Amino acid sequence: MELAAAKLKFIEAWGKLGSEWGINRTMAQVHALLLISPEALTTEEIMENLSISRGNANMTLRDLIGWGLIEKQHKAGERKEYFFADKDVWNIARQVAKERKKRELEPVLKVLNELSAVTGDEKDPELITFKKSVADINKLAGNVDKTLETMLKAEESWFWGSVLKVFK
Amino acid sequence: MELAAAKLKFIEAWGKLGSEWGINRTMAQVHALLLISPEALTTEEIMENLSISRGNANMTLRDLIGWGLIEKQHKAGERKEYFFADKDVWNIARQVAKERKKRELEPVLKVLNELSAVTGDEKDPELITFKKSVADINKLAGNVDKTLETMLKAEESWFWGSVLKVFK
DNA sequence: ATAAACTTTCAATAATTTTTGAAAGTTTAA
DNA sequence: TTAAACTTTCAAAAATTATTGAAAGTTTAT
Repeated sequence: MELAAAKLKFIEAWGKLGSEWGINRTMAQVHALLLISPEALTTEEIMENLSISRGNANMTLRDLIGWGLIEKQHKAGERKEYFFADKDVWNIARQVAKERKKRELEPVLKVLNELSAVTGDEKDPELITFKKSVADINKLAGNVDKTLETMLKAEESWFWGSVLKVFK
Repeated sequence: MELAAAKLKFIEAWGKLGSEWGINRTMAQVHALLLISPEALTTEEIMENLSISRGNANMTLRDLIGWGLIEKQHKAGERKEYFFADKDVWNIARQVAKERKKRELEPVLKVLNELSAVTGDEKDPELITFKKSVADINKLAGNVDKTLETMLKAEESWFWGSVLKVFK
């Protein structure tokens, strides 16, 4: 396969994966484009490459910066802003884990804790089932949270080394 | 907090979490409702409880069965079908991991492998960057895949026991 | 100060996803 | 059979989400 075709395929696959995981398809595609680009790109170049509008490009780039996945770069003597992606895949994974933990896992843990305090007739099967489900989910979410916490601090090789030992 | 209010809050939170992770909100809500219900429920009851239409309820229930998260139950001497959710949270996590691995991770791994075979001028920075990114993602995805594989086979306590040892 | 180069905003529009509900389909009992 | 009870389908409508593009805003050089 030729590079040009491979790039298109990669961008498409990354976009699809993103949309399946609740990430805007265009955002994932812009990220993909920057990931495989050796040089930082301008808004203009990104617009052309992906056939998207200026407004869309601008908002998407802003979001990606908010996720900590890309950065702006200024070139000496140039007015234009250039964008480039962190190419370290472990950093990317950590960054995504960190943001989703903060944006989604933590709010859910908060709600679950509130729900643990539900009151009522302790003999009511409805209440018993409810409390059991909430407690079980809470426990699982807590373990996920701790594991992510470890991952955030860890070096890639150490993390996978440790986790994959589970096979022995 | 009263049980009735807590239920609503739980259903809402579960629905929101689902939608953030690419799962239809209604589907997550139906799942939440069944999770906290000690008894199996009929389509009718689910429709009323969540104020959704018959068609929506039917499709959503079918999807949940497809995900292996709920099952039909037949009660002796009754025409109606009842639905109930597996209450074991570890089973739920495994089931979701299994389906998403199959539906999303595996297709991506397949594409990444195809993309590894890209050809071109080995001195071209574009090609070098592309190959590096694809290889790195491939490696990470492979590790995730192996870890999920282990999780699918594992007992909850053993799995978390092993993974959380990483802290010591 | 001016204007060119560039970035951001946001109301309108388009695309996508979800939901509805009535009609068609199926199963069971008599 | 027939009809009642129940389930499924799917085209149309509604709701949600993403995108456009032109106007407004900002920065820099002169």
